[in-house]
This record gives sequence, C-alpha cells and structure tokens, in this order.
Amino acid sequence: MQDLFTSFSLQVNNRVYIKNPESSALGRKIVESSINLIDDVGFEAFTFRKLGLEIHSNEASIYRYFEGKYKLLLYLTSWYWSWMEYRIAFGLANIPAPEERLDKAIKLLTENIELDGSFEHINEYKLNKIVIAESSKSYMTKEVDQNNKEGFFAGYKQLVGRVSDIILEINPTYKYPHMLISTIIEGAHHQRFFAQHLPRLTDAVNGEDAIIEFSKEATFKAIGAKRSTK
Amino acid sequence: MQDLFTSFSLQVNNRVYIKNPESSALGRKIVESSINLIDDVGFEAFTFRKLGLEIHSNEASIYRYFEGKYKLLLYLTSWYWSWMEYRIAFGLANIPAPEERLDKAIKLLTENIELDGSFEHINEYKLNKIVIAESSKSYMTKEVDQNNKEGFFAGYKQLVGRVSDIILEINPTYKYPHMLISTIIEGAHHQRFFAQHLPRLTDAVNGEDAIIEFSKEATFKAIGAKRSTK
DNA sequence: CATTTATGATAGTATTACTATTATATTTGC
DNA sequence: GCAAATATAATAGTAATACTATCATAAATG
Repeated sequence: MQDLFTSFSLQVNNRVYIKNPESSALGRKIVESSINLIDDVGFEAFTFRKLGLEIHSNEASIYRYFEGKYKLLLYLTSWYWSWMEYRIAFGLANIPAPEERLDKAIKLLTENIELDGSFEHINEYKLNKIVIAESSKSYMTKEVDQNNKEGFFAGYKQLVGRVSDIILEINPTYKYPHMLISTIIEGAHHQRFFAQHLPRLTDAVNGEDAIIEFSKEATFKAIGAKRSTK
Repeated sequence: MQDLFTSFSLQVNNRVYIKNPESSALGRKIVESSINLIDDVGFEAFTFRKLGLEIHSNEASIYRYFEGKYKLLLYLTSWYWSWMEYRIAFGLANIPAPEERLDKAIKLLTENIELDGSFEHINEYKLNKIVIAESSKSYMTKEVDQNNKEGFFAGYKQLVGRVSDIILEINPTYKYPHMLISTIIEGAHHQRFFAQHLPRLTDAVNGEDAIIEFSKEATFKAIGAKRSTK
C-alpha cells in the first residue's frame, strides 16, 4: 500500500476550474452551497443565478470560479473520486491479503456514505447522492472526448485501475478487471438510486445491505476467488 | 414462452405523449428526426426549435405531440424497451432450457445493435446509441417518482422482471435476480460508452465481443450455473 | 360540401447562460 | 499605514431556450 499512500493527494485537475475554489472563502462557499442546491433541486434546475442568490453573492462572481455548471459538476465528482481513493488508500493500509483488500475496497466503493465532517465545506452524504444521481451527466455528453483529453476523468480512471490491480493480484488471468470494477461502481450507484425510486429493479434483503453483498459476491465469483472469511 | 408472446405488444404508455406520434405522418417524422438529431447533437443541445427546422415544420406543432424534450426521450426509451422485449420474446421462443434462454437473453440485451430496418421511421442503430448515452437522463431526474407513478418505466421494469424469472428458474435461491439483470443491462451500456470514449475503464479482448462475454460470464457465475454449451 | 381537426406562421414571455462594465471592497507588499 | 493590485458586487445586456397563445390555412371526415 505504500505506493497508494505516497502518491495520493486530494486534488482536482486544475483545468476544471478557472480559479481554485479552495483558495478563498467565496470559493468554498460556492462549493458548499452548490452541493446543497444540486441535491435539493437537481442538476437540471440548478443555475448559477440561484446559487448566487443562495449564498448572497453574485452570479458573475461564480463565473470567475467555474466556466459553467457542467464544470462545477466535474469539480464535485473529481473531488469525490479523489476522496474515495483516499478512503481506500487508508482503509486498505497494512492489510496484506489481497482478498481482504478487495473485499474492503468494494465495501468502501458501494456502501452508503454517511456525513463524517472531515471536510469543513463538503457534505459527503449529499455529495454521494449527487454522484449517484448526477455524475453520469458529467461524462455522458458530446464533450466527453475533449474533457477526457484534458484529464478530467483521471481520478476515476486511476481509482478503477488501482482496484483492478488487486483483482489481478488475486487472479492474474482474469480478463475483465476494469470492466468488472467500473460495472460494480456504477452498478452500485444505480442500485442505490433504484432502491429509492424504482424498487422493482432491485432486491431488498432483510438484515443486510443487499447492494454491498451483491457487489462483493458478484465480484468474487466473477474472478473465481474465495471471499476472505474476515 | 407462450405467455411472453401473447402478452407482448409494441406499445408505449400513452401518457408520455399528448398525441400519439404513430398516428400521423408528422408524428412519425418527429420521432424519426428526433433520433437523428439527438444522436447528432446530444440531448442537451437538442431543442424542439431545431427539430422543427430540421423537419421543415413548426416548433408549436411538435409541442402538440410531446410536452417537452424529456417526454420525447421517455417515449424513445420506452419504445426501445418494448422493442427489446419483442426481440427477446421471439429470440427465446421454443428454447426449452432456461440456461440457453438466459444466455440468449443476455446476448440480446448487451450486444451491439445493427440497423435492421424493421420499422420505417426508427433507426434502431441510432436509437441504441441514444439509449446508451442519454437514457439515464430520462429517469435520473427530480420527477422520477411522479413519472414512475404514471407508469413511464413499466416496460423496462417488466423486461427486467421477465429475465429475472429465467434466473429464478435456473436457481430459485438466488437472492439478487433483479439487481443482477439491471446491473448487467446498465453495465453493458456503460461499457459500450466507455469503450468508445474512456477505454481505460474497460478491457478489450481480441476476437470476441468482450462486453457480451463479460456479461454472460458474470451472470452465470453469479447465479452459480453452467453456461449452456450451445 | 361543411365542419371538424391538424398544421403552420408569427409573436410573446420568463428564464437561462452567459459577458461586459463599472464601482466598491479587501488584501498585499512596501 | 497607504498605494496598488486584486477580488467581489451591482447592474445591465444579449442570444438562446422552453415554452404558450392566437389566428390563419390546409387536410381529412362524415
């Protein structure tokens, strides 16, 4: 885990913003309130004008931080994946068995996120809801190739790569590690949404978090490995 | 398969439209051109005004068929799932072994769609691309519960239910059939998008359609069944 | 052939997604 | 502690979007 730890930093590609929102009180306010507002009204109805009113600031000022709401969403999701990698790096530290590391990584990737208050201006609980419901709108666009070239999805790709490496440690011949992990991540997010809004597309099971259980079971079976008993 | 066959009909919930676009030449033109235009410019940049120009008709006339572009998207995706159920109903007819039926259903759900020209005004190839890139925008909205109440997702839910039933036929104790199938469907769509735009999130394998193979393998392993040799 | 119905043309409104300009704070460097 | 630089606020403006309304005309139907 040494390499995970040392190469880690909770940073967002500096091209998603014009001015780093971490660099000022207004910037942090923009990020903080955008999370509340997007969670509240949804990304479609979210506008910089409304955000300006919410924080008693000015629409034009927000445009000095972000080119538009899609870039802000990209900022939020990039931050999220960077944070997720941080959680995983710490969560897996000093666990030698790759099976146990994979098990824990999947749990961290698919579990419900609680508010933990580690970051002043970021509500992780709401951010997770936003990532679930809105993040696909940040890459399912006509600008995806351009954005990808600029490195906006680097954090997500790196995270998928890291977890895929654990899979290959367990089973070096498994052919689809990236597919499996990206499917599990996106799938778990979809399932959380479905559980809330379209329950006929999921299966609730008493006494367990079915989404975590399903994700772990499917992953280990797919790669032909035994789940760690721990 | 008898029940699939008899209960099947290629219809879209009549509440997604104001006037049935199948009922007039203009309506069919709207549907046909909307597929081309959304495929071309993406759903965000797609407007009824542009569509009106494209078909040399009037914005206001389009509003007499659909309340807005989200409803049109809902129409297109509903049509797609209805069509997919039709494909599956016919594709599985007279196959007695549930393993073989499941295998084929997954293929039909996850394969690349070619233009087959069965429907005058619908380009299945482009519609598939739209479903892949845009369909989540039809339910990842603040209106999802309202829309669900009105039955807009019935076709999709029914399809997932049907395939889940095959799983339960093979393994009646499997706990997550709906999760598995909805994950496979959405996952395969995501993977098709990633393969095009974010290849580091997938795994290409020479000489096979890795997305179909991955989907089948993951499904059968998840439910603990042997894939049919056929 | 008259009447209903569908479409077209035009215009209008509120909101969105910005950009520009200028004024006023606030910070920083000396 | 002050000048200069920088950040923010206030206001206004533009083009486009997402509609709605009205009226005229064309097409279908009984």
